[in-house]
Amino acid sequence: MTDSPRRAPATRVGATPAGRRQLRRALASAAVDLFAANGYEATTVDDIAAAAGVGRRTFFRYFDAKDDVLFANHDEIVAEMEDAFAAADPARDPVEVACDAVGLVLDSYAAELDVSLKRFALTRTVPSLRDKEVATVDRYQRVLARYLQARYEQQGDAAASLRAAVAAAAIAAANNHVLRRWLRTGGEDDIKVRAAEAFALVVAAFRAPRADPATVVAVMTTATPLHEVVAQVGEILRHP
Amino acid sequence: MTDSPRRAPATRVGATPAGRRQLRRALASAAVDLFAANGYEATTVDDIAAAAGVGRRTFFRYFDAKDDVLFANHDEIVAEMEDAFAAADPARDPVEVACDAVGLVLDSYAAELDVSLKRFALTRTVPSLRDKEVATVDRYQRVLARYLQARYEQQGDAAASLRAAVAAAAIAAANNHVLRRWLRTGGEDDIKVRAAEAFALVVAAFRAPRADPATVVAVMTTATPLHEVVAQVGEILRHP
DNA sequence: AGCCTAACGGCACTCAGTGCCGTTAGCAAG
DNA sequence: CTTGCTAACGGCACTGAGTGCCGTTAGGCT
Repeated sequence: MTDSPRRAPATRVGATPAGRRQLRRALASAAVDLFAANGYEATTVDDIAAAAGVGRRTFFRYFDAKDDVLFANHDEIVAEMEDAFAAADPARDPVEVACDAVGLVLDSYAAELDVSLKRFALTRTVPSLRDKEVATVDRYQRVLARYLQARYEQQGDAAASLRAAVAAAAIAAANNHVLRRWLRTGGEDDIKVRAAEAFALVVAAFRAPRADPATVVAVMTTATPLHEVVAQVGEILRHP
Repeated sequence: MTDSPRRAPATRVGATPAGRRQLRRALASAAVDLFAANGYEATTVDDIAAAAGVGRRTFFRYFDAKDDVLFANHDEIVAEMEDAFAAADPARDPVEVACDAVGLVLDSYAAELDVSLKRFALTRTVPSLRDKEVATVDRYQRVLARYLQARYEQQGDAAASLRAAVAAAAIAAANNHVLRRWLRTGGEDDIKVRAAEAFALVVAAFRAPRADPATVVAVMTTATPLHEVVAQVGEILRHP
C-alpha cells in the first residue's frame, strides 16, 4: 500500500483524443499500483475505476477486460513493429530485421522499468496473467511470422510458411528469455547487449534457407590457415 | 445440432477412479458437441452439465473452468511426454528426442480426429479459446525446454538455458504448423510424414551446440567422393 | 446389515462483462 | 449569451463464470 493514487475527478476527460490517452494511462497506472499492493484477484474493477476517479462502466470503455489493463501499450508496440517492417531494408537478412523489430518490445519494457517489474511479479504469480502474457507474446510472434513469410516467399522458399513460423517462435523465445532474466535481476545489466548475444544465436541457426540440397564443393590451397578453412566451409554450408 | 447427447442420470459415477475418468470424458464430449452446435459463448456450463446428466456444481469439480473442458486430455499428454524423456536414450540428439516427444501431441490429436476438428474450428473463431490454446502449447513448450536445458547443461553448454528455450519454441512452432495445416485439410494427408519433414528443418538448425570455438581439422584423401567430404565436414562442424 | 467416507446437488454469493438509458459537459453556430 | 447537438459518463440491471458451504445419500468396506 504505497501512496494512494486517488486521481482528481477529471470530469469528461475523454472528450479529446489526448484526454483519452491520459485517462487510459491513469487507469493503467492505478491498476498496476493496486495489483502490486493488494494482489490481482483481491482488486476489483470498481477499485481501479474509483482510484482513477471514474465509474466502473467507464473502465470497460477503455479496456475490454480487467487483465487488458496490464498490457495497455501492447497495440502501440505492434504498430511500431509493423512500421519497422515497412521501413526495413529489403536487402538485409530477414531474421536480423525481425530481431531488430522485436527489440522494440525490450525498449518499451526498459522505458518504464517500475511498471515492468510489477507486471513481472504478477505474471509470475497469477496463472491467468501468465496465460495472458503468453497470448500477448503470441501476437508479436504472429507479426514476426507474417513478415518473415513474405520475405521467404519472395526468396522462392517452398517451405516459407513453416520456416517463418519456426524462426518467429525462436526469435520470440530468445527475446522473452533475455527479458525475463533481465527483469529477474531487477533491470541491472545492459539488456540490449544481452539481446544482441541471444539474437546472434538465432540468426546463426536461421540463416537464409538453403535453396535445395545441392552438393557443394569448396576448394582451398593447403596453405590456407585451418581456422580459415573451417570458417569458409561453415559459411558455404549455410549459404550454398 | 447432431444427435442430442443426453446422457443417463448416472448417479454417483465418480466413486471409483474409472468412473471419474468416464464422467470427465462424458462432460468433455457433451461440451464439444454443444459448442459445435450452438457456439461457445451461447453454451452455458449449466447446459453442459445437464447434457451430461449432472449438476452444474459437479462440472466444476471435474474442470477448473469452462474452457478447460476443451483441453481435457492435456495433462495426460504432458505426463506421457515426461515419461518419454525419462526413458529416452541419453546418447541421442536432444532436439530429436524432443521432436519425438512432441509427436505424442500429434498422436493424441489424430486419435480423436472429430474432436480435434471441432476444437480447431472453435479456436479459430473464439479469441479467448485461441488464447487458451496458446497457453496450453506454452506448457508443452516449457516441458520441452526443461528437458533440453538439462541435456545442454550436462553437455557443458554455457548458454544452455537460452538455447533450450529457443529450441523448444522452434519445435513447438513446427509442431503447431504441421498440426494446423493438417486440421485445415480435414486430416487428410499423413501427419507423421509432414511432421518428420518439419522437424528435420528444426533439427538441422539446432544441432548439439559446439562445446567451444575450437579449431577442428578434418583430414581426408583426395580419393574421397565430394559428397562424402561435405557430409563429413558438416558432421564434424556440428559435433566437434 | 450397518457405518463412514466422499460424491453430488443446490443455494447463495462475488465479480467480470454488457446493454440500456438518462444526464450533462463541451463544442459550434446564431 | 443562448441554443442545440454530440458523445462521454455514470448508474442500473442483468447474465454467467466461479466458489464456499452444507445437507443428502450412494456405495464401498468391515
